[in-house]
Amino acid sequence: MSDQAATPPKRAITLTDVANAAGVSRATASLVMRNSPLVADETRARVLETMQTLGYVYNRNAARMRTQQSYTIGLVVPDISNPFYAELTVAVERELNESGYIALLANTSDSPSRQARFVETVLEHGVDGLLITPARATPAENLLATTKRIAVVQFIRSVPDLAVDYVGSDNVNGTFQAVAHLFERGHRRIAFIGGMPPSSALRERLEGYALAHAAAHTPIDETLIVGGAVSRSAGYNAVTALLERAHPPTAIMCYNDVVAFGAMLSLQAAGLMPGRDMAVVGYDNIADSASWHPPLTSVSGDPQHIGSAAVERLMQRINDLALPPARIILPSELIIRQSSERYFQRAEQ
Amino acid sequence: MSDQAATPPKRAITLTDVANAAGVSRATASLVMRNSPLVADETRARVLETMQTLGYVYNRNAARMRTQQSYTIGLVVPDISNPFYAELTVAVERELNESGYIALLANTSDSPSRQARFVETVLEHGVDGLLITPARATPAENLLATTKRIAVVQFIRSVPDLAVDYVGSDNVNGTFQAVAHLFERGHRRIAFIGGMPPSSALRERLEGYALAHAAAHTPIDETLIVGGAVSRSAGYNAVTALLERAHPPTAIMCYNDVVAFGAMLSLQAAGLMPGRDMAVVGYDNIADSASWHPPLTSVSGDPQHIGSAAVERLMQRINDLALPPARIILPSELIIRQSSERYFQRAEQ
DNA sequence: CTGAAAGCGCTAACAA
DNA sequence: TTGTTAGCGCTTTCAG
Repeated sequence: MSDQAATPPKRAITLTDVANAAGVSRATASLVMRNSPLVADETRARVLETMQTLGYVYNRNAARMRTQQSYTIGLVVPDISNPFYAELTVAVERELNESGYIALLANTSDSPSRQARFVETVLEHGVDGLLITPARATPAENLLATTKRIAVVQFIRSVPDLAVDYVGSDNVNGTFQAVAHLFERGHRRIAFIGGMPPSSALRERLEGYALAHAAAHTPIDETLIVGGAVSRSAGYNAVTALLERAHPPTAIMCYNDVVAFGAMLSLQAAGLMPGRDMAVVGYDNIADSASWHPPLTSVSGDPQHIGSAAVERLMQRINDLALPPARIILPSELIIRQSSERYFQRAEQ
Repeated sequence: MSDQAATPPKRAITLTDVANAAGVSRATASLVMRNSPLVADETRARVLETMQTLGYVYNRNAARMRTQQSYTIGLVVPDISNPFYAELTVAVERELNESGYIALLANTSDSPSRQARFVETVLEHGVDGLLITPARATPAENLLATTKRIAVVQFIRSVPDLAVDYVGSDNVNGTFQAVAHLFERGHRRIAFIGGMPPSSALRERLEGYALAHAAAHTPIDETLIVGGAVSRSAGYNAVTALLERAHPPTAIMCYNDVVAFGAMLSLQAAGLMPGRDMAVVGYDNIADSASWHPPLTSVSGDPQHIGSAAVERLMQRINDLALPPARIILPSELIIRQSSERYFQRAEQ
């Protein structure tokens, strides 16, 4: 007895050990483990206590060999150091835990080959599902085989011609609202910066930008669409370049909040005050946008909402692989803050 | 034949299927799978080809039941939406992949109970190791049982009285250098903000702050140590409060870069220029610090370095659980940038 | 170099 | 309500 307690176990404690020590069969011990109502209370208590004293740890790998359920999912994102994906990851991880799942993480750095390698790996690890923001330029064939093997849900971006669940923000309407708001505030020269290289999200946001111009009967000045990467420093540089022009814009629609932060820092460096001298609007409404200075107007398709909707859909698909693929578009809402609320006074034009 | 190709397999393809189709034994197929040199080239090629055509996926769970090696590790961090941990997570994930491992992720939100639950879960999933930044106020007992079961490496923070590997920045010396630099630039009233509630890292950084004061023969003004949480908005608020004082500091040592960004935004909102009207120094040298405006002076114990050192140590410990526990302190280096390089002119004092 | 047999720890019938 | 039995897919001796 005291030997057992003192000696560190060479071999891991198994359910069989527990069953023997508690004087029940392995099957009973297994039932206790899984909270089955088929076990007598008295027996359950005894078994539970035995597990405690032996320091038993449930072996999910052994279980999954039988059940074919691992309660793990693969989580694939392009860049966790982008705050948007960081918040998304936190939300997804929380939701998964609440459903009893755990995430195997991959950061692809937007590389389709890294992504392919990871997907292969998690498949080998036997995940029950895959939650993925596909790397830009992911060919549909890359994901095709996987999607018929396990549950797959895309979010944020979708691969063209891939009939697989997708959960995302209403990029078209969100950007439309934002740009229409700028028109309403009196702006006519509205730049669009960030988002390159192209993704489905960029294409949709540019579409919203175009629609708002059409609604305002204002032709688009193509020179005001300056692209640039999705990063704070890219936003900074894009605005620096815009300010050097002979005829700069009066408002800037940014691909997302991170780009917008860079834009605002650039304005400040040039002695301009965002929201007073130039309107700035972001997208995603990440946590930082409300506490930035000045607070940033942004389109809310919050990472929290998208994350939990994506997990919810994944759970449905795990339960029924035959479900028809859905495109779940979360409504977007414009959150107006100081960076754009002021009315623009046209002096010249 | 054509049936096999067309029908989606009800049951997954196993090594046995491959062996049968290729006309070899399961053992041989297994050896091929693991790149054993014991297999004839001709045979290997045939088996590999069979795997291809059958669409075989290696089942690591089955393998691990025999080998007791899962090639997974648990990665526990307090807050991925903090850019420091985001960068750390990216680095760790990359390094792990290079060693053939994959990470099970947990974001604890600094809750010891969430952390305990997660550690329990990954143990059940059979991870080979645990890489953890312990939640603040984690009791040593919480981790004790785990550390004698599997490889555990703490990083960034260490739990007091827990004799387990630790990898972190040289917080004492790093902060010492930073504050000494401020003294050298002529500052005498140097605030310290952020870092609450206390962690091992905060205690060490405050120690460096105190040592630098001692070296400069300057008594510490306790009212200049204002605490505050570790967030951008906490940094903002702390500085706003400092500026309202009758006798504000001339320089601010921040717990980390995120706090420093908040501090700089607050200065700008008050019409002050960081680096000219007030020196600001951060810690961690995250990627954003170099591209902020103005660029932020920071102490480099970069997340990339810490991440890869921690993974390296974890691999060593997985190979030998009996290794004596080590405290691996990475040298810290002060990176001087615009936010603090200017010499302070004392008018009064 | 290849094949046969045993077993990792668990669950799922089925029988008692 | 509890016990018995037969695998899940792989690796690993040990012979051939």
